[in-house]
Amino acid sequence: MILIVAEKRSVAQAIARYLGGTYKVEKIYGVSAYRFLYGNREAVALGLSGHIMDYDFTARQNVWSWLPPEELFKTSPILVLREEAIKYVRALRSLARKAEEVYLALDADSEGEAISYEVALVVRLVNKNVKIYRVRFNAVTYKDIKIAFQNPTKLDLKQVEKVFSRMQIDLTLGAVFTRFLTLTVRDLLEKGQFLSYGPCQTPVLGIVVTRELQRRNFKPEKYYVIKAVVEIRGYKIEMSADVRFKTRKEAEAVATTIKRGVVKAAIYRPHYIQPPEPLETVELERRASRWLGINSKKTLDIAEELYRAGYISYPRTETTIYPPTLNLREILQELIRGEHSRYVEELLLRGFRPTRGDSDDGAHPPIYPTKGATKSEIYKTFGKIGDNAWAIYDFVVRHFLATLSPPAQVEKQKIVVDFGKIQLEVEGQRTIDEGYWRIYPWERQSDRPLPRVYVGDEVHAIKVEVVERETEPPPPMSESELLALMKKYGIGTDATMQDHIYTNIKRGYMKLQKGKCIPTKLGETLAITLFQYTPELIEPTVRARIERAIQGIVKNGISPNRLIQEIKSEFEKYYNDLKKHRDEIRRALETVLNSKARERSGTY
DNA sequence: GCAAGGTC
Repeated sequence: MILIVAEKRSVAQAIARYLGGTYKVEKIYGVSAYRFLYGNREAVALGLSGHIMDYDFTARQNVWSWLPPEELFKTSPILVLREEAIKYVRALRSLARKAEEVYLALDADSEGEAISYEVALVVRLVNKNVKIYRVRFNAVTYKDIKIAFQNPTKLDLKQVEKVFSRMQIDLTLGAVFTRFLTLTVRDLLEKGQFLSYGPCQTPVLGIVVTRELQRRNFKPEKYYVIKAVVEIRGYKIEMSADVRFKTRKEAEAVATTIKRGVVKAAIYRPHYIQPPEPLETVELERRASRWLGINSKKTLDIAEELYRAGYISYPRTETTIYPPTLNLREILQELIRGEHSRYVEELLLRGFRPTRGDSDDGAHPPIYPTKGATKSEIYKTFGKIGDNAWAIYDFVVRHFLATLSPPAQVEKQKIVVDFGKIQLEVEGQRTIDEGYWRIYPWERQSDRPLPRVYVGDEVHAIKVEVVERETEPPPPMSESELLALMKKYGIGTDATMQDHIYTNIKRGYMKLQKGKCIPTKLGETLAITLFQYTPELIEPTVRARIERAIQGIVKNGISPNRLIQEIKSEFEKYYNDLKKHRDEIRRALETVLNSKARERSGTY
């Protein structure tokens, strides 16, 4: 018998379908397994649910009050089976005993490599002589799967070492600093409450708090601008000078000279606005937060439901290029059943060319609809979450259609008038062809057209005024901007970025209000304290530094143990810095934790 | 009870 192990149920099922044609579903310890004939041999495809192993410290080391946190720098966590994966491990063992060959068909990324290794460990324990192969495919399509199984390879142990190193580093740093912070203010915390640190969650908090402080410390400055209504060829046009004056006096001195002028530039230039690139997870989350008012965690949860019900493709991806094996025409034909049938038919008739981004994660395609559906069908299928399910589904459909649509075409307009001492200008825009805006209204730009004037036209000012303005603080950090910054700094992955925001909310460090991230007093104090004594722990580049370091295991053959040791000793220094200021840290946190305690008991 | 990464 041939055993095939996939990272998720849907992939195991697809493999059975593509390699076997037909298959039978069977439940083993509650886990779906797909039996089929591969050529003339019996085969079973088993789908896991991600990792089956994890790192942990020993039971003794996990008694927080007994072990000084810094002791964790001196040991290494051990690899253990995950309790929540026990049924998968049982199914795996039972099938592996009877297998002659095992194919590790996990995702083609480093996590998939690590999970492959975990599977191999379990398999070897129950079947010493079984042959184990690794197969890699970049898309779950007939062609990719077929080719992958004809070209089995070996495990890439460097990738495995990299992932296991990150797990150990993250757990050690997380545990040491979480326990230190918690134990420092232990008596001030509620039952079950703790103060966490993590190399992703904490820099996220740092970004949000930094913005909040910039806003609070912002000193607005007055400045003065010149606005005017002028007449050209009988048209009345509002114009302004692209100059900020420090005082009203200076501005007025210039304003009084504005009488007669001449058109220096009159530009009417066609401009194309390209439709969006194929959809990846973080863009879905950002756009849903901005345009649909659904936060990133909820968006991913709903996308997951839509995926499981077969309406959209796998929602965790960083890829923005449609794979050549994806039949876009077929998807369009399927979408005729949905709410945009006329638009879809038009696309099919007129022909289309997809947009293309520049990233390919090697494991999953961009997010696209896999089934056409009407609004009422989605509402019926998703019951209570119908509203949001429809919003997200319809967004994915529209985004997909947009990527196949023509660009919008506008005329960019600009008039510049020379008044001798100063130039006034105005910009305008007129839509020539709506293009993809018809299906993607969120990017639609409104018209503010200018009349046609010509270089050399005479101009005279009808009204000139000096307007007082104030410089403005940066806006509160929106969830959408935060996600973009996390991506820029390499904090988290497509699948986890929303988790790191949510962790901060769960810990009481920040809130999400109307798409804006607002730090709480506790979050603010924690961040400020860390910035003060150990900025290295909270600056946004921490994560990228760790990622770069572990990448050295793959790229430069650096020994994982040496690398882990180096990182641990670096962070041990930060730990000692923090420890020196234990009293100050306690005093700072005391004020916010105490006020919370007072609020609870109702005494002030 | 700590993290971040898979996945449900």
